[in-house]
Amino acid sequence: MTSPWDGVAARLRSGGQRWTPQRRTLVEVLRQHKGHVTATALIARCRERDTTTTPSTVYRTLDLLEEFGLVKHGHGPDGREEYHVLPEGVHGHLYCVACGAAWEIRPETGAVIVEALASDLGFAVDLSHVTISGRCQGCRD
Amino acid sequence: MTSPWDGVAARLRSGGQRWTPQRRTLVEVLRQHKGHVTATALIARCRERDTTTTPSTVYRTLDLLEEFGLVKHGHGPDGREEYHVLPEGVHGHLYCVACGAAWEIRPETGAVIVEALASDLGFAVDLSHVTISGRCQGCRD
DNA sequence: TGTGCTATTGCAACTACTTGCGCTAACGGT
DNA sequence: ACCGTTAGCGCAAGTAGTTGCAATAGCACA
Repeated sequence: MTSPWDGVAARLRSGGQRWTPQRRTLVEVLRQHKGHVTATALIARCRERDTTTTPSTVYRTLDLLEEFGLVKHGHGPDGREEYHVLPEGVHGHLYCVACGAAWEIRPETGAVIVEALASDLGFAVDLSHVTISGRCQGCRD
Repeated sequence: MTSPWDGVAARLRSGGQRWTPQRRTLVEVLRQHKGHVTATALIARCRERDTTTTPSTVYRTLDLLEEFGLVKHGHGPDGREEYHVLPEGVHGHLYCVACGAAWEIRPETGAVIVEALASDLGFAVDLSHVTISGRCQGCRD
């Protein structure tokens, strides 16, 4: 079974970077995640495996994995960091301020938004970076 | 000249709340602002007038003024708080990751986005809360 | 296997906010 | 003008994330 994570060690070394125990721990944690996780949660999961884990190292390694395209960070409705693991299709997020649920914006709808902003200001939007907030259908009274 | 800020003192008192020197300082600072300011900048401007200003008081007063609809907070591209003073027309924001410039989404374009998400998931979007990031026309190479 | 270069770690200090709490001081009533 | 109630203040401690730096430890090469 080859997963995108298998190539990380080789990819690091070929760029003069190093495959350290701390990075291995984080990758092992990320392996078992699909979807969204907060940075804080990742740090906690790392500490379960290695109690000496420090936040700065985790944040730095996440930045690196983001450059590799293996994770993508965004900001939740409260501005906190949220990581999207293995971002296959780029998609935006909706967060309901009433019930707290998170929804994914369907690709077709996302395309409408991207297109609207492109024709307005010529802006190339990175929809995956943001969480748009509002009220979901069930919470609109 | 009557401004929306003139009624704050009376509005507070009629709700059993108080018109304190600290609140007066913040309102005076906000009076001379149009558009966007970060919370940090507001705290700095308050401290110019009153060196004893503390962050917690400013943040709490801003929450209060937001309930009154006089300011509206959102999150910048890095997740930091940004305040929009006297939000007349609700509008979203675009931030260019390349040049750092901020743009307002035109009402018509905003309407397209709101509409797209409403018909997709029945979501009632609060566009003013977010800053969408991407690259502006000039930075798209 | 040993050695040196240097990427990376962990610490400590710092920014941006948030929260609980005891004391102060607004302000409505007299 | 005074007084009592209690909203709100400032402090101190805590959460989330960032950054500079000295010490450590990968790993490429001999």
